[in-house]
Amino acid sequence: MCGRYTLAVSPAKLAERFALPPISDLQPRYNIAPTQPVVVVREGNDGREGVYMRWGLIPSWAKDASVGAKLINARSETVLEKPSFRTAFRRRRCLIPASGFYEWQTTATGKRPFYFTLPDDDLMAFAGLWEQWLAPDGEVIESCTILTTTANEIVTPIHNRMPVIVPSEFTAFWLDPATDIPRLHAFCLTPPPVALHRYPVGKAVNQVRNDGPALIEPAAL
DNA sequence: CCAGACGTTGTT
DNA sequence: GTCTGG
DNA sequence: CCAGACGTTGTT
DNA sequence: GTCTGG
Repeated sequence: MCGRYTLAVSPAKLAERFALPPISDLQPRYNIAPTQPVVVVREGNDGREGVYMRWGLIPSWAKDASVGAKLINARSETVLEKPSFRTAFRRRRCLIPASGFYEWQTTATGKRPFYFTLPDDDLMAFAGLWEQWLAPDGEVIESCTILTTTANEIVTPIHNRMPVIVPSEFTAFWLDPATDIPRLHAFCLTPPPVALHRYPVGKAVNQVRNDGPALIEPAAL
């Protein structure tokens, strides 16, 4: 799955990669966790935009925001059917920029985190969905989730699921509200291959309070 | 009809 | 909001 | 995803 | 063991 990731990039590079106006308040993050605000790219009313949303999709009918903590991922295999996701899949797709992501390997001696990046440290874009939720106090909260699919050959030794990664040439395909739904579904079930790099990192990433480039330093196995 | 769920992961 | 279970 | 809480009463 | 919060 995808439950922790990084985003450390200049506003200019992010803007160039996704063809959107620069975001002003973009701090490097090496330990982005569920329920935190995350950068999300979508087609807004006035064109493509990058906005912050809470990670963990809160369905519009939810009674309180806490249900979102469980909906940090959506399985590609079932996203068309699930009440929490199917409407968003048709109408509110987004991309979630990332520099890399973490997966934990379960072993007899415990869990070990690994870090995954693209060649040349290219920016990733996770396929995502977003939603609007009206809080009882009248506040509108926007939230998002990351699509997952079967792990590829680089991720498989560590974990059986991975985020759906959208290559840059598929940016418009994924975000365009007019794209054919069956084609989108086929895409996230079998995304284009990506050549990921993988290496073990220290357990400091386990604690959400830790942040900084030291978290992605390679560690001994 | 109304009430209650609506999710993923991992582990078994 | 919509579906499932009773 | 992992870490940390998981409870009530009364007092500050 | 299971849920909540980050």
